[in-house]
Amino acid sequence: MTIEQFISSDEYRVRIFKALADPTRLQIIRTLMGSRTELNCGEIGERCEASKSNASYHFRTLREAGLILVRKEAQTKYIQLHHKTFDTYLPGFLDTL
Amino acid sequence: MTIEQFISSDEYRVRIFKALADPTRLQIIRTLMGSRTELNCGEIGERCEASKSNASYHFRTLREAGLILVRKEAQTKYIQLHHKTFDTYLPGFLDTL
DNA sequence: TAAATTGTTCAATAGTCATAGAACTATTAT
DNA sequence: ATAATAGTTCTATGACTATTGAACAATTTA
Repeated sequence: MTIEQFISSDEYRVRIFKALADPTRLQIIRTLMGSRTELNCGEIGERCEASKSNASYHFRTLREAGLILVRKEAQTKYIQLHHKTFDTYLPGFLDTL
Repeated sequence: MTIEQFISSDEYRVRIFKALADPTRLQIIRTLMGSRTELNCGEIGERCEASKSNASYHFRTLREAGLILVRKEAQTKYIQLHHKTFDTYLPGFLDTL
């Protein structure tokens, strides 16, 4: 059961595009693409020069758009791109970044 | 000389994504894709159920993001998709729409 | 248990966006 | 010239967005 099933396809597309329409969030995505090792919220926020609460806000936006996946381990949350969403709605986009 | 040369690549991406992050504008793009004949502003606005001024606002947003091209003939403005921009920044996206 | 670490939520704020209607511009038709 | 047609711009308004710092919650470490 994913969020896509509850809203129209275009509503979901709008949510995805809003999520991508921000320079910090583009930087987060680029950071996730460029790292070999798994990164946690703090590390990503640091590399993107975002405050703690601001980074958290951006992660929520990306997660609610289905663009990232989060894995919790103790206090730490590890984040990765949700490639399925990119493949479905924006095939080829990540390669342009 | 295009607008892209004056702003960073990410700034331009943000502009594109903001332009796409609206249901009316997605509908405009879909309308432009689906029509065999060239359409003018009024026809598109009608099909997308947007008021005259609202449609004009959306056309400006799309044009400033480089997503449409406008050809003026007398009082009438004919609009088409600017495929080059889609190909460069969102390859494959139009096919998902 | 107390302190440190990691991240979320809340409240306030400033800025941006979508919309409508009225006034305006440019062009064509009568 | 006047009226009609096709779009744009202006003004106002309500809704949403990004940001910050403080308070909070969950987990691990000393």
